[in-house]
Amino acid sequence: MDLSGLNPSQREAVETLNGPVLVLAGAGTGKTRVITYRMARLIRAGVPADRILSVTFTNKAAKEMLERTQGLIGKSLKKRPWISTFHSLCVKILREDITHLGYPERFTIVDRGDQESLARKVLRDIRVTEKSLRPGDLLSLISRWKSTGLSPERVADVAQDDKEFLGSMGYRRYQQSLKASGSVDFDDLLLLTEKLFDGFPDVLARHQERFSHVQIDEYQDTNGIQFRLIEALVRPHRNLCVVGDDDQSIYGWRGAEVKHILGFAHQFEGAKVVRLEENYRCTDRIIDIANRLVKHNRDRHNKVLRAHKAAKEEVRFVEFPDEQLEAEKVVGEIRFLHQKKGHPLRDFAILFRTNEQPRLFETELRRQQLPYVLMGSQSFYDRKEIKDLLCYLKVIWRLEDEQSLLRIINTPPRGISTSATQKLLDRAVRIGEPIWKVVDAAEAEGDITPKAAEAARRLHSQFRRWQREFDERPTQLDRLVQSLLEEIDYDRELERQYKEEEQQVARKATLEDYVNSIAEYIDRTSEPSLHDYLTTVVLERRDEGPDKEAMANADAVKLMTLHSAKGLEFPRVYMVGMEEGLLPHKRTVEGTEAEIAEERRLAYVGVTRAQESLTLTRAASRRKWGKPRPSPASRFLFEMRGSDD
DNA sequence: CTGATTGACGTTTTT
DNA sequence: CGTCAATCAG
Repeated sequence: MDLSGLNPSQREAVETLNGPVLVLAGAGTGKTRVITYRMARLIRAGVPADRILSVTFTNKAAKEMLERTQGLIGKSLKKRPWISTFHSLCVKILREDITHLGYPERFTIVDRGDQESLARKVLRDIRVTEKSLRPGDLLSLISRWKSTGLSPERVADVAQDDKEFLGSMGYRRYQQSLKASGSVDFDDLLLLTEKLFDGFPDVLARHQERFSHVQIDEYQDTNGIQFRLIEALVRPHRNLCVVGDDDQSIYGWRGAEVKHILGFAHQFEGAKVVRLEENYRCTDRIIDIANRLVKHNRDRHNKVLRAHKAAKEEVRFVEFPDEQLEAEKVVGEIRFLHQKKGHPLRDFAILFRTNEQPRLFETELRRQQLPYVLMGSQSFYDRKEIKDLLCYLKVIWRLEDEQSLLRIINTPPRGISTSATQKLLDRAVRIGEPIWKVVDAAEAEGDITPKAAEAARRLHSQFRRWQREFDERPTQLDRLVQSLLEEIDYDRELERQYKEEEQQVARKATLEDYVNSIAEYIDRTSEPSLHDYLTTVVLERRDEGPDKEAMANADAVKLMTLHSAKGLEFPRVYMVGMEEGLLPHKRTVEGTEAEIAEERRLAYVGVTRAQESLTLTRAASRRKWGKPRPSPASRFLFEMRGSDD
């Protein structure tokens, strides 16, 4: 195997195959290369591919890594290495044994939207007004507790203030209703896997045997549970290689703890530590300001990136009177560079802190007729018709999934009114049976009309038939969905809902795209199934609506948050909105030093995305709720520029 | 039961 | 300035 393309440090990381290894890899130092070469090396050394596990941060990264590794090996592999995110890995583990924990074999994963409405309902149930605790706050509390492994029962003792106390009651109720409906949220995937490992040693042993070598990318972003899961998995052999950069830890708010990467050598005694400090991505000017910026953080591994590329352009700091002009001029410059200087559009990225910022840029890009992709927005799966269809699929997967059933029980209208639905639901909850089972009794006791009862029974038998069909022909998912749509005559429903012809056409086109995306899913999946599909849709970054994936590969300006830019690189980067209150964000300015440090790392991540050209812009005044307000320059700008502070 | 209008209210990041 | 939920009129 040819390792001549690697520098000595990279080679050392690749060739230390056994025992714990910590690779401290700065931005742009080739850490993904190290992991892929390492996997190829392991396979060449005779380790069966399917005993290698590599954990990535996103599913997209996993996909890329698999392709690259296969490229290195040259020939196609009979067995594939396991490359996936923590969450997808846990789904696979749970799928085999979740029944041990009292969950149904056919569990469903709730997505963000479901989670929010559940949180809202929980708060209503325990009579907490949104003023004292917002649904979003409840969810982030729950997520934080779950990521430290705290169960609802123990949380009340730990609550530190009123909000947390209310939150602890909410948590208990939230968890009860999730479990009662046989659903798990993102954090449960990890939490339940840990429970499984703790409570069932034989299950753990099975998985320990399954993997002989484990690698983790973006190690700085692992949280407590993830750390414990991995620690348990590698306990017998300790063949663990983690790769990360403490300066790029930007998920502290989600429970990620830098201490795992800072303390790795301590946790895993005898660990080999390799530093990668040769940066091949950015010009020296860019590395300069990145180093200067991050020096302001304490509590970090001391590394200094060395650039290998001389700059042709200076880093630019530009100020505009307001955010409108910021968008106009940035887009104008991109258009100029593209049309007059021949820079392809795919070279450009506009990075920002919040999801509200891109709006103006989108308008401007459209006005100046430049193709663009807004990454990370999940608008495609948020469309009503797609959601409806997904709910059909979820009910087909598990007939008892009432949350999903409620959404579509009368869409299209089939004579089951909201009041009848309510009656059925009440009864079902009261006696603890699925809705389907209480229809006859409800009819007999006059709760619902015979017509509604008949409709419900008909729907039930339809669902049972669909379930059979989907179970029997998993490889024809797309065609089954297509015929499902025809059977329920969803087209007519669209015509009913939307009066304008234009709307109807657009919505129908969306559905068509959607069916096509299922076909694509089948093509790229070795063992397609309804369950696998549903988890994929929920877990994968869904920015790749069918049209978007094409756009992303095509020539288009990319717009994304700093968070979603992690791990990517672009020749020409614009970091916009470099203002106090935006970056660092207002909420952290009022917070602790540690939170500011995380914002600084976020800025660092942004800066180090740029390969050739970096432009940092800010608006002197920014509109907030209609009124313009002065917006002071971000402190990070001074830190980057100032020779010393 | 649908559709339109009003009014309160809000600021982060995502697997 | 937008969004979204609650409210009201048809």
